[in-house]
Amino acid sequence: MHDLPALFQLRGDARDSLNGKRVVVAMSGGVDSSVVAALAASSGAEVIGITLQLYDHGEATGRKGACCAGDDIRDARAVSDRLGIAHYVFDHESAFRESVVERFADDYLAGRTPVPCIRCNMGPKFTDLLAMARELGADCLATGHYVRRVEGTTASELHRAIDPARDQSYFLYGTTEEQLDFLRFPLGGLPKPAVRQLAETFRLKVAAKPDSQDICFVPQGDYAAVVRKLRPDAADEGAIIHATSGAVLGRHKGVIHYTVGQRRGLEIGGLAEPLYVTGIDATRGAVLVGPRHLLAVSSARIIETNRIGPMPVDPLTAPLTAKVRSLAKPVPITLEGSLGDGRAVTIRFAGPEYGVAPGQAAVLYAGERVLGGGWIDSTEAARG
RNA sequence: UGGGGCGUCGCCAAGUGGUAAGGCAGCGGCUUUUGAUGCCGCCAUUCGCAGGUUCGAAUCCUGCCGCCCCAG
Repeated sequence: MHDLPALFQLRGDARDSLNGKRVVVAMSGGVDSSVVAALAASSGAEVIGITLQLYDHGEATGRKGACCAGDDIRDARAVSDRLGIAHYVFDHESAFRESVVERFADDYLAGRTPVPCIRCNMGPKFTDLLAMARELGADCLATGHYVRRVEGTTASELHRAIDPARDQSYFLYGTTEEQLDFLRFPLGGLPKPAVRQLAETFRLKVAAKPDSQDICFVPQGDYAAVVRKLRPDAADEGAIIHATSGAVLGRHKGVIHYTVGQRRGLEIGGLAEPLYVTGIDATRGAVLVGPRHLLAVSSARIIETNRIGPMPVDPLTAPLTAKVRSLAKPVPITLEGSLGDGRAVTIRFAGPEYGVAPGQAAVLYAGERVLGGGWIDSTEAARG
């Protein structure tokens, strides 16, 4: 078995247990957070599971791979019962709608491509749920995120997960230092198969539950339907315009259906090379398109930045990299400006970067360590 | 109704006697804790229509239909 006090970065009354400690676990109803709860329960700590009910029961019932509604809440409850830990469900629907879903819709209407999972981590999970945990007198809030918290010499640091295929640091760049002090990520050092194995060992009913994917509050992956429902008067169709010639190439079904870098769904044929969305002009209701080379971007302005821990003292020994999509290798960059405290900065890519969409996050790294990041506000096309 | 040209998958387009390339679009799948990208697979028994020649035609011949250009 693992060194549980080390996994939770806590010390209990006894050397090898967490006796006397109180751990709140954010339980989504999935495998990962269930395993965290089981680990916590076996550590000797007093464990309290909390599940946030984030969206409507009825709509989400029966949906696979979702979290935080219906069946998932029941799963979290069942796991808690099995482990013999307390479990609370909080109705967080209205707050979730305001802080995540409404902004999601507004972003799409403005021609941006939002990342609701990041908003959800920043708000409901690491602000609201974390506050609840403090009120409950917990020593920490543990989650099932695949990311590592490292206690550095001067402050807590956030590092990428050991399992690169599972790393979720992209979605957690907005974590504040204060939040990070209180948070624990016991799975960050484990490969996913090991977590599944633990779920089997603990005999959890969710051991074989599919991984969540897509956006949790979007049924059938039809995010546009969600936006349309929230903003019925928007989502008008408009022109598809060639980015350089200005020629009208076709009609689109509404700006909300497109994102920069997207290829499919334009329904424009007869060309030698594929067309990609190169920009979205929400004001004119136009989708701009062009061949792939027009996607090349040399820099991006990112706003509302957060910084976690100190910047590397020597950028030469710790070159900066950035991810502008969750699935992407970090690419070398140079930073212009001072990251953090909500300031805007510019990141300049060492080589052309493709498919950089406003509204997505840019997350900065120094090696395995997460330095922070911000929202992509605009980009500068690469020359040539 | 003089002359010339053209009509092959939704679009672009190879193929001029030997049994329908390719690209774009579309569809399906894989991948994926956001949206994309990417990758894999599928996608014309049929070549405007009707006859004819031939062992065999999208490819040759005839007629018809349609479109384009020039000339009027």
